[in-house]
Amino acid sequence: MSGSSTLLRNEPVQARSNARLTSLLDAAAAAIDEVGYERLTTAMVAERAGASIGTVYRYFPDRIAVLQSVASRAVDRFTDRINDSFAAEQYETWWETIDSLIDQGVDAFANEPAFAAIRFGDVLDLRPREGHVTGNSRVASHVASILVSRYGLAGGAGLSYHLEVAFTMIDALLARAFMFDARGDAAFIDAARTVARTYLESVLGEPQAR
Amino acid sequence: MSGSSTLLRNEPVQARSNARLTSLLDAAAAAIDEVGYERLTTAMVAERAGASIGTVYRYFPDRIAVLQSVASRAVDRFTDRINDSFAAEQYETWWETIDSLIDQGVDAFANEPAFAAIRFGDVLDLRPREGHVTGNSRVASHVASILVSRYGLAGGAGLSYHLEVAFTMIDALLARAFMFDARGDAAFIDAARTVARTYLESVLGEPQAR
DNA sequence: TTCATCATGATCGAGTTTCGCGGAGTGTCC
DNA sequence: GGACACTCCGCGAAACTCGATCATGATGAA
Repeated sequence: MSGSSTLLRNEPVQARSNARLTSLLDAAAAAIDEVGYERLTTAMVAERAGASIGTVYRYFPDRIAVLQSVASRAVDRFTDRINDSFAAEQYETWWETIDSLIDQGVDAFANEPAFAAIRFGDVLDLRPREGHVTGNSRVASHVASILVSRYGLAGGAGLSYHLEVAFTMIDALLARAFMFDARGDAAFIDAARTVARTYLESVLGEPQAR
Repeated sequence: MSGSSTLLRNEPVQARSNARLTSLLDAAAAAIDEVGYERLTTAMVAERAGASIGTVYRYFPDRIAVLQSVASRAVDRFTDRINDSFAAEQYETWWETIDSLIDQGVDAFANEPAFAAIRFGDVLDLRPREGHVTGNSRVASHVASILVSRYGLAGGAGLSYHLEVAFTMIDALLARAFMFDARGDAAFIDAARTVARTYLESVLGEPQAR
């Protein structure tokens, strides 16, 4: 888990504490899927996790932090899955990499609890927004470093920016695809794919096998 | 005002009632700009509007409905502004039309109270989502009918769909542009423009003067 | 035309319920 | 024993209700 800044009140020390934390986050995610994150209450989280309310507040400073933590965990899981998929597959071009990323995104929208609702947390209106960092940008810079090391693309702020533009579009389009259809509207998913490819080719050039 | 389904509890009948409604919505929008829509309370809305809490609940069934109504009014205002701009200007091609739309969007993000926070309401996670209609799709079908009548484009579901794809991307990119910068990050605004043009040209063909 | 009447829309705000939040105290593990 | 994990219970604030009250404009008799 990365974003441990002020989201969590106490760092878990003992082993069972980690289990508690994940069970709280799982409970929160399940509840969000049912009632929406607007109507999520701390009591729901406690009840579903088989804990008392005080326990929730032991881990999270407030209700918003629960939401942020669910989002932050989604980012971590996503980057982990990216790493796993790179360990398993040998993608020839950067496009195949991005394409598989979209597959992962579709899978997350379809199967990961609460992902369709809060995604990487960029839909939450937090003020002040700390550090000018979005969930999308966290994923973008992670992917940027991979593309640089594997396909010899020119890195730097430009690449991260282009990837954030692409991910912002993909994210919005996939969210729309899953808005009314739990399996995902194929037309919007395809649109995300073609739009992302067209945009990235225009700024990165044709995909080349390395 | 269009979306009067179940957002409002009672249709305003007397003249002063309409004034009340707009003053409540104005108050809500101003409060949202200050504290964010998550922290908006019904008491804030009442106080700012110079009304009592009971009056708020006379017009809105609950706190969420206030948010939805602000979003719904934003859609109405946007389509009204589109109509006004068509009455005033003679755009040669459909692209000039879309381009001016993006200008209107930028202006709304920059100047319309609460717009940057809730936009057309698609960021709100409401369940159940009624009627499979998004704020973006409402705008899209409105613009579709205009494009058909003025530039002889083939209409139907296809055009509305393509426009919704485009508006979804534009909306997401503009939201990102205004996330940390009240005046709008120029790079993301430009990205919205080029991406929208590229996508729409690929599905509608080159812009032609009519 | 005038004006008292009155049904109903509009408003108020005290009261109720629910929820966010947290501290005091108890159990559990090393 | 000391640090940590957890429960119990209550305070304060926010969401929401409801009956009393005020305002409006249509009606009709003089």
